[in-house]
Amino acid sequence: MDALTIHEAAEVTGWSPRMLRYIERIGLVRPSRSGSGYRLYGPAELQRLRTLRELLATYDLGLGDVGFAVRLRREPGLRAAIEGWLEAPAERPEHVPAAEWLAWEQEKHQRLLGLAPVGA
Amino acid sequence: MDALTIHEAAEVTGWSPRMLRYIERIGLVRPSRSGSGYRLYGPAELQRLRTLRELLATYDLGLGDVGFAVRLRREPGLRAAIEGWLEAPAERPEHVPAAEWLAWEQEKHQRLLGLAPVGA
DNA sequence: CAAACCTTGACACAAGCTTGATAAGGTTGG
DNA sequence: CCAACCTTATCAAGCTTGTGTCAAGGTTTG
Repeated sequence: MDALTIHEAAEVTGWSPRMLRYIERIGLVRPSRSGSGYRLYGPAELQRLRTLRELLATYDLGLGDVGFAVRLRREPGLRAAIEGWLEAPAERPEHVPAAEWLAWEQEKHQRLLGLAPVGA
Repeated sequence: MDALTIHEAAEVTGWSPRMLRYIERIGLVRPSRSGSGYRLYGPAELQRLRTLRELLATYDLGLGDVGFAVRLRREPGLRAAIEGWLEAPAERPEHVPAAEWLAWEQEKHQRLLGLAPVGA
């Protein structure tokens, strides 16, 4: 039997039981549950909890940052929208009037966001 | 001349001047500057500012979230570390003792984090 | 069955983020 | 040269995050 209860997992990983529940609530490490609802931390969860501490300390992140990374992985639409926004905006070719270029950019971003076009 | 001052850009994008400075400080939209230091918002910046509002509203994000996405793009080490952490931890094969598997996982994560191995 | 766990929920507080307001001073254009 | 901008810096209110503690109640086990 290699599943630990929350206090045992806390002891082993350095997080407090309170924080283990918090970390679960923001979707970072989800232990399985016993029949009666007790959290059960297996080796995989314990490892993720340990490396999580290193990750936060090494890059000075908050739990919310890692939670956002999880969201990025789980929501493809979100990922696409962010990537679209992050793209360096295309340079406007000299011969294209500003108004037209703007409309094109706008439409592109709305496609990426999965939204209806302006006039629809 | 299609570059706007901060108050004009605020009017056009719906952000307050205060927020435009804040958005610049967290690295999301960086206007160029005039000789004397005035911020100059061109069409590209204005477009990014408008789509930023949509992005935040559509996916219920904060500026910090998008800022973190920018960090992810700019810091390859960070990206690798996060991706490494997000990988579903490998199932431990039945015939590998737990202690050994744990050490291997640990080493893997340390590689990903660019850290020295435990005993070094 | 009682001690020692576990659960969820709530209250609390420090630290940080978000946002506005305001001050002291430089730039610009009529 | 003065009004109307711009700059940076600071104070402050309100919200979010991270964390502890405690209460009321279910589970497990000697």
